[in-house]
Amino acid sequence: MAAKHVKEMEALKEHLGKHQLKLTRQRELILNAFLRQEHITAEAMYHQLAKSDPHLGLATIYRTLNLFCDAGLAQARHFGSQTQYDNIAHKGHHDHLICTGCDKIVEFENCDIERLQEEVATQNGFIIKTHRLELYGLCSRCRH
Amino acid sequence: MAAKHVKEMEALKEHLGKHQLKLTRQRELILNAFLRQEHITAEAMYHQLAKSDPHLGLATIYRTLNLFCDAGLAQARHFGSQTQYDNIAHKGHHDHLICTGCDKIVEFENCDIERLQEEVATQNGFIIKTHRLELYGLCSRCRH
DNA sequence: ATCATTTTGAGACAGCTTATCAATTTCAAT
DNA sequence: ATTGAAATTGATAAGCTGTCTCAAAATGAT
Ligand SMILES: [Mn+2]
Ligand SMILES: [Mn+2]
Ligand SMILES: [Zn+2]
Ligand SMILES: [Zn+2]
Repeated sequence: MAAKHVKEMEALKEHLGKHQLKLTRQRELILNAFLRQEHITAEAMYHQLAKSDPHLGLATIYRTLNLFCDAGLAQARHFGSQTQYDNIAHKGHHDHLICTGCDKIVEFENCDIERLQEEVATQNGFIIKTHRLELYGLCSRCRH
Repeated sequence: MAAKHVKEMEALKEHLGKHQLKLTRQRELILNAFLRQEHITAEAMYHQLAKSDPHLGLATIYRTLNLFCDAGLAQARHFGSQTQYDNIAHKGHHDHLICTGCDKIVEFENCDIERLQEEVATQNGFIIKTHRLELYGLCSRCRH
């Protein structure tokens, strides 16, 4: 089988090189598992990986997912009580619609909103670095 | 001096009446302190009120601020690690610009953004109940 | 004034995440 | 290939924020 996630692996290696960090078996393993998801919590990944690697520690998962955030591959989001690590490696920025009935998460992107956000910021003398937009409601199925 | 926050006090009393809850010295005290703020954490209010009421418990502050949320006077927001209780008693809905340099928070409201949010939701079959929009960046002073 | 019901305060507890640290692994320099 | 300084790991302790517990106190309808 062909190598997976080559581009993201390269991005990670570049970040590691720039910061005197090392490439470990665990980091490779977690990267491959992470890139298969859209959003995932550290706990969920811990249980998922425990099947093949029972001794992979939860702290390592947290550390590594936070590393991915630093490397620009992931982004931490706080939808509920647990942090969701969002795979932005090949998707770039986006926002979310969240169903409070079934926890379904839909990703979206809207240039008009983003433009208006810039406008609001400028009017107030701010320069935006990041933003968070989450729409909570009911999806079509949960509305009966 | 004249009575303060009469209207909000009435709103609280109405909520209490509807839910078989009682009006206590603590609830009055916390309401008056809360309405003087724009946003505040439970801890901050705890320390602030400790000066005049050293035996007011932190749990009571949390309980009471959550009660205010139920009564529609406050709204819980999660800007950082601690929950900020937002005074919406006479302001209604709004979103926030947050300076990552000095933690300044500017409130704003933008109908165009709200309308586009509805549009996005409709396109995806959702009906929005609430939303959260936070713009993080640097204010004019922090930008040098 | 009585008294069932609600509230309070103090601290225990819980959920999630990070810190600690000895043992192990990586990797650049021999 | 071997060495060894530096980084990483895994297990678990600790931290932080917020809620729960429960006996004592306060409230308010009667
Ligand atoms: Mn996403
Ligand atoms: Mn506000
Ligand atoms: Zn749903
Ligand atoms: Zn600032």
